[in-house]
Amino acid sequence: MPCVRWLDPDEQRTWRSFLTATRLLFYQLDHELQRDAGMPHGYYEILVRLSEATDCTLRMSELADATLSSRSRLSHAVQRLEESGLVVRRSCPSDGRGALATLTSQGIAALRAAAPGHVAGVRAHLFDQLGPGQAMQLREICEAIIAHLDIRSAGGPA
Amino acid sequence: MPCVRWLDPDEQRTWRSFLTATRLLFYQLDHELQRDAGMPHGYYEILVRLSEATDCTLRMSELADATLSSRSRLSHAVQRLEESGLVVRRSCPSDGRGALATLTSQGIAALRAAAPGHVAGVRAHLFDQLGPGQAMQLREICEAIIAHLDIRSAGGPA
DNA sequence: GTAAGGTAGTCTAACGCTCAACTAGATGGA
DNA sequence: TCCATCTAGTTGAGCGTTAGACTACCTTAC
Repeated sequence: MPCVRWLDPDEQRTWRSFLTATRLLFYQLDHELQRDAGMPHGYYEILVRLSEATDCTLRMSELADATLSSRSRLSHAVQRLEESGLVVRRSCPSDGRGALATLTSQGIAALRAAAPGHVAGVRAHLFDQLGPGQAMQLREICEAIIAHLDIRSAGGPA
Repeated sequence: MPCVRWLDPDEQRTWRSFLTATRLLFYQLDHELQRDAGMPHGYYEILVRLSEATDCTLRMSELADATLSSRSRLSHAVQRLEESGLVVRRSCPSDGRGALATLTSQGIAALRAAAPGHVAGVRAHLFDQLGPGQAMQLREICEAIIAHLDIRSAGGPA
């Protein structure tokens, strides 16, 4: 039965809670987004990042970095979004290799429609469940993890 | 540029840190596991849960609940694991509908080979990065999230 | 007993992601 | 100039997941 040495009991309980909590939370938010906006969270994030850029436009590689996606993943995702009419691609004038992705007005509308519900979900399932101080604790914990992993993977997943 | 109303700045920073940290962490651990043990983290978890059960055996539905998987996902995953010789399935004697999954000795060996490296990764990328008290803070935060979401989805994803 | 409804698990198709190969344009040195 | 090399982005194959239909079995009520 105990086939394997594992974390100590305290760590193990924490680690499993972490796995469970993140899985339930992302599963829930992803479902809400899929149900209400017909898109997965990853695609939603692409729209968000574009919406924050000047002229709602970013280089593909900047967008990939911002969303922590591989270039390949982003390329596939943007292709889908383009097919749905939410984004357009054009080649970059200053660098012939590059491509620029821009949110269309339809994309902006889709984001405007999706965002309030999603934000409400994040509040309801995360922030509303945290006591005073816990949000800040969570942020510090996450920033510690990021500080460690960001260096090793120097700019995120290839 | 500001196409959308979002969380307040504090919440937003926390939320994005959370997204980034979890993504980097899971990405890293998944890669290590894929590289060192040739299996994704989800499959590893199935082996872990089986290894903890009496006779290394669980009903498919219990295993699905334990790993927070849909039945469909578990069915596919166990099929793969069975093809790799790490798990066997047989029908449940007490319930003709049911199926029992059992870890093979090869599965135990695979788990024994994979576990130390994975545990080391969890420590290195998570626990070693946390200051005193932060692990407990993280656990409490996660348990609060779980308490909220577990009720709504009554037993996890369908 | 039998029909209705519930439960366990599988199967197929579609989707998103990963990896590796590939194209095309930029860059730097001889 | 020319070639090697690097960078940006795309593509295709394969894998894991999802959703939903489907089969088989159990359970309950009549």
